[in-house]
Amino acid sequence: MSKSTTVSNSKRQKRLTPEAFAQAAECLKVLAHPHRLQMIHMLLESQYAVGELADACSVPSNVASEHLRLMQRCGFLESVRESRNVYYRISEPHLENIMRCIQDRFGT
Amino acid sequence: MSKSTTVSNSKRQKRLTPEAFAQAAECLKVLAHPHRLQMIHMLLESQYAVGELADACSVPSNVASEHLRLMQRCGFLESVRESRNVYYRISEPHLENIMRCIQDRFGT
DNA sequence: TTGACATATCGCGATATTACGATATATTTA
DNA sequence: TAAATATATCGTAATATCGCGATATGTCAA
Repeated sequence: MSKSTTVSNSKRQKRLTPEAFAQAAECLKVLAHPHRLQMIHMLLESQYAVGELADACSVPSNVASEHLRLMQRCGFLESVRESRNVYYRISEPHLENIMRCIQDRFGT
Repeated sequence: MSKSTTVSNSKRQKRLTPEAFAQAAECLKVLAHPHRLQMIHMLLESQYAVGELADACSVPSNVASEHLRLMQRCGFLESVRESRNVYYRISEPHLENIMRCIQDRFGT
């Protein structure tokens, strides 16, 4: 029944070094912004262009672009240009789990 | 088989409002610090006094105290004084899940 | 090529965060 | 009471973050 070799890493106990805490803190700092959270939440459902994310968050497109660049630089997102638009999507699989935790705590 | 009324909230789909994103961002901001992460990680195993947490993180006790106060103010921790020492412990159950996500991503 | 549209980048001022030293408070012991 | 220990608080300076306006880049259509 228990196929130990196919059990995901999430089931195994993992140590956290001081460097790991520092890396985690960096990533959490990127996550810790209302509009960036909203963008990630949207992007977990589908890909979106900068303008669409900007409108959804009610911020100018240059501000949205800066948020997206930040999230791309830390490996959360990737982007593809399609004619005039640039579409962003999730590239860090763990974001789904973290967002689930956030929904459990703050969702209504 | 499926006892729908006993299924925990974590299984149900939850909406996130702009206010929820703002609250979540505030909490993540508190989480987004290497020493605070390490303290929470320790406190998920046992309670500790300020000095113990300070030593573990290699910071002076007043700095540790400030971190702990911040985490207490946002509801993550609670404290009890025991003679000279003040012991802190986790008061926000969701921290365990979030820390598990962090361990999955950054643990070795 | 020119203009319109979408996105990206830069500089800057405002605000927030952080760690530190000094000091204050609380508790126990001499 | 006085000293020692543990924790908390305050002011401050260094640094980081944030949103904005201006400008640049890239793409398409007239």
